[in-house]
Amino acid sequence: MEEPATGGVRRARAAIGRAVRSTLPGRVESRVEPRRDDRAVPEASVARLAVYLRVLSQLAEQGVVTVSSEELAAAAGVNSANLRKDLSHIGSYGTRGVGYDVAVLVERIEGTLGLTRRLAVALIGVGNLGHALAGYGGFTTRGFHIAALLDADPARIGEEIAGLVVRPVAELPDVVRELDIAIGVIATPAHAAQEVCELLVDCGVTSILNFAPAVLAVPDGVDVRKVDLAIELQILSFHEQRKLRPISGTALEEVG
Amino acid sequence: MEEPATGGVRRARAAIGRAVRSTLPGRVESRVEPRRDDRAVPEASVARLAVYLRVLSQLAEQGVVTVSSEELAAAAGVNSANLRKDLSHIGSYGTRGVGYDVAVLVERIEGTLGLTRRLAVALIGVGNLGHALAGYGGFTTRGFHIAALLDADPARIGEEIAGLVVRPVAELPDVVRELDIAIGVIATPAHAAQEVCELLVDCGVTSILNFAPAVLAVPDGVDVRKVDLAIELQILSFHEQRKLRPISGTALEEVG
DNA sequence: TCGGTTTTGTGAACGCATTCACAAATGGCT
DNA sequence: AGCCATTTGTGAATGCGTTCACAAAACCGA
Repeated sequence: MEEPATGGVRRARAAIGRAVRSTLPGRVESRVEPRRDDRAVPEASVARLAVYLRVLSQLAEQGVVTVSSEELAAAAGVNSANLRKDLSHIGSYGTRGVGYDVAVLVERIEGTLGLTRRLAVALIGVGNLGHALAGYGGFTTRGFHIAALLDADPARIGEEIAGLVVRPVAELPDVVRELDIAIGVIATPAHAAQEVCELLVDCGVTSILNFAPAVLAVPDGVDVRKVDLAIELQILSFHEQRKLRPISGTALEEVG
Repeated sequence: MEEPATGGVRRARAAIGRAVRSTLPGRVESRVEPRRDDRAVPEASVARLAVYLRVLSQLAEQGVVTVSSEELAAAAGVNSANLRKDLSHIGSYGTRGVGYDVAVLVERIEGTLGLTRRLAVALIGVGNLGHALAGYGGFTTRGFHIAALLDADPARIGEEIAGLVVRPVAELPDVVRELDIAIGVIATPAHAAQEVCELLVDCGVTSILNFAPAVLAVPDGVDVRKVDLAIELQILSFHEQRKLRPISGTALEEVG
């Protein structure tokens, strides 16, 4: 049922932390007891939390103090029950009959996403896209700052973009160490992506955002997220194609 | 406003079909083709098909004629059973004991994704990011071509980018009609996104790729996919935070 | 204090997606 | 031809995520 209202959050002190989680097929004999790791926030929820955070920030700016799950869900484009469940994962407390305190929710979500400290980002590849990313405002907001730009092209070294000087990719190890880089953004051509990725991993970077149209192979423990423009378009194309012909088995409209 | 739209693809769940109670999508072996509604390819599969296509194209260039599900899956970074199931959705035929013919597979996937014709894309917002997208090679490859650039800023009108002249966003209706725009790409600031989106929809564009950090509300029947850089970073941040502290409570100073 | 109204938090149902596991098909070899 | 090695295609099992539905709070007004 409900959790005991007395006291604050008191989740089971879920046992030990990160044991080696091998996602390899055919778990030979790992007795990695799946202890209901109840602290885990589902991946899908994490993505939405970021959306809620954005909406909440806007509400806060507008001076809104309280918001119901229904309102927030509508603004975020999700089902309200889904939103409540998402929030329940981070142990958030709303007030029944009232809603959620905007400020409290912002703080909680920021805490969950680790946005209280500012992570340093290194951007590798300042070509067409990388150049834009370096100056993209949305990047520097809340919790991140681009700390370094690198490129393999000698012609680009030394160029200044958004207040940063482009350094040779060979200096990546130094850059990561000196600037405490936590996230690597790959905006190189596809053929260079895997190599750069390995370089990042060797330097100890375990979070990578990949804009190159290539599948990256990484060891366990490294998180890669990819943004693939061509694929997004192709998915839209698929649906577009579907709209043209109503397929419905029967009723064949002779569409000129 | 009213009907919120989520990120990802928001598909009109047309209430057309009668309650298809087919609990068993069991393969009907009759050649009579009942209600072939099961032609639907799962959304998740569509995204992967695009990835397979890229890998297959590379293989084809290398002169590879045949590939097994195991090899292709490894190159695409997925489970081989998953890949085979994906392919089974598009009715692909491999050869048992041998594998798949690369050329045939490329053709089939392109057909499924509707990449045989070239869809015209209109890009609205040629600021930092839009500018880069206009010149981004990955965009124009295979099946798409940016046919028009538009912006609301008078200062940008007339500027030439990648061989195209920037036109005022007010001309969108004409542009869509004249150039037969199928996909709209929104690369405006967040505050303008919803307005531009509605303009696109009014013009009859039903496929939208949104780069603005805003939740778009669209009517049923319109597909929206979003690419949100800040959210990608925040997801990585979440996992990064996870790596640092072993699980346990959300906040160290938690209440009592 | 009490009943009415609102809204949260969550068990349970549901549906989609992934993975397993194996029969069926195919080609090669003797 | 017959057997063996290989690989597909897919039912079944499993897992994950979303949605439903409702009891449990919390506030309010009389």
